Amino acid sequence: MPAVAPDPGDLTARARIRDAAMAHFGEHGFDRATIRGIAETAQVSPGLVRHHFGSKQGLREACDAHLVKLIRQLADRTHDDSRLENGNPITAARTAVGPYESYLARALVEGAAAPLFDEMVELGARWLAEADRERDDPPAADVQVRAAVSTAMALSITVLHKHVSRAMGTDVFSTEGDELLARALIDLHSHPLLGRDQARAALRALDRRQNR
Amino acid sequence: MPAVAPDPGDLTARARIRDAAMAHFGEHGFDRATIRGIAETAQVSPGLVRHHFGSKQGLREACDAHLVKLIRQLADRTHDDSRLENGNPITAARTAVGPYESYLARALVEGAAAPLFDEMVELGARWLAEADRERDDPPAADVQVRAAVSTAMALSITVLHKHVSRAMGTDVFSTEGDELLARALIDLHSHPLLGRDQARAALRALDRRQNR
DNA sequence: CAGCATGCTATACGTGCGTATAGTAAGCTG
DNA sequence: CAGCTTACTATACGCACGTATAGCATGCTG
Repeated sequence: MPAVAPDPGDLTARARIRDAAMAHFGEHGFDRATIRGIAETAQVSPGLVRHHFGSKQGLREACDAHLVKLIRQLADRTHDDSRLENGNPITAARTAVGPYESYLARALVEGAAAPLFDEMVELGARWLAEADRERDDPPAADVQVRAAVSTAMALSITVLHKHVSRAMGTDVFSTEGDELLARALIDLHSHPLLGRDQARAALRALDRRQNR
Repeated sequence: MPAVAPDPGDLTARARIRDAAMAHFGEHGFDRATIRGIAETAQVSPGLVRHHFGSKQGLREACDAHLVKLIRQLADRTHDDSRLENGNPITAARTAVGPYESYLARALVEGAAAPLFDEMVELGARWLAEADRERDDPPAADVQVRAAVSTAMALSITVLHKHVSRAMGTDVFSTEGDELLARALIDLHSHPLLGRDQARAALRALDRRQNR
């Protein structure tokens, strides 16, 4: 069962090509992926790819657009769904992107998929703004900045999943790996690397550096 | 002044080619970068590149090896240097990799540079193990796993710097951006997203899911 | 039925790029 | 000086791939 219900008529050759492209781009990167290879996976002729998408670049843009659509749907759904036990909307998104994870990682790294990242930052900012209302001290940085940073950090597991898996000894995308990852994240997120006093000291050090 | 003193004879054509390659690979990625372009930047003939490095792949490996050497030097230095005010060895490494940052990002994402990542994880693991001795509760995950995850998270800023910069509104690699980033990191690292009780609840939820 | 758009294939073109080869000049060793 | 290695260039080969074109069914519309 796909993570998101396919559009009506989404089993057309056009859709097959798009899906094959997302798999190939994700696995090999945009440059190494070939139209011929994509066409073969989609079981169509290479010419048809061009017929539908105009060019390789056009194909990539269609993939991006499709992923953005998915993320939007996901965001809306998660927003309504207030009983998220994951606590964190970003990890929720991570798990839900599912089969397109490798494409997402590639797209982000290759500089494309900017609207997608921005969308996620926006989501994170709203969430942080809510959390800020519970705080007793003023945040040391703008919500937008903190959202950007933590979005990147959240995506890092996906983007570097290959390395993380190797270092962990388990594939992060397997159920077992997910388990380990969840525990590690909970631990890291509940044990600040910096104590309040250390943080204050660090901020003072920054101020000194700035006024110099 | 370079971040690390160049080896004697590091101004040879061979070294120039390597540096040019790191710049090109970093900027365009391995596939888009061309031997001809690299040779032009290094002001040598394309043939010389092959003469020295055998193949494009060999050139990449030489770049990786060079970066690993840099990181090792850096790690040793930081280890001796106990008066690190950054508090965190990873952020220290990040700033010090300096001009090779974009190459590092590309290499990691393209799946190469595995020993490099592992090296950083090892570094982080040692650091975390020290920090663990100060803790009163048992960590929820193995040191290795937590090290892998936090290394990835630390690298995410570098890897996704383009997106982070755009979302922040300032180039992360500029002095101003670095300032903002530092504040955001201090804030995020000193304010756990999860409280102790929330963390315990989340762990219990995980246990339940596992025993099902 | 004519006309035409749509979905699709087969084939061919052009080219940018990695690689291979041959050759030159300079320095070192006996 | 002969012989060899090292550093380097110029030129050419071959191929993989994006792109372009032409052609063929199918099905809709007037």
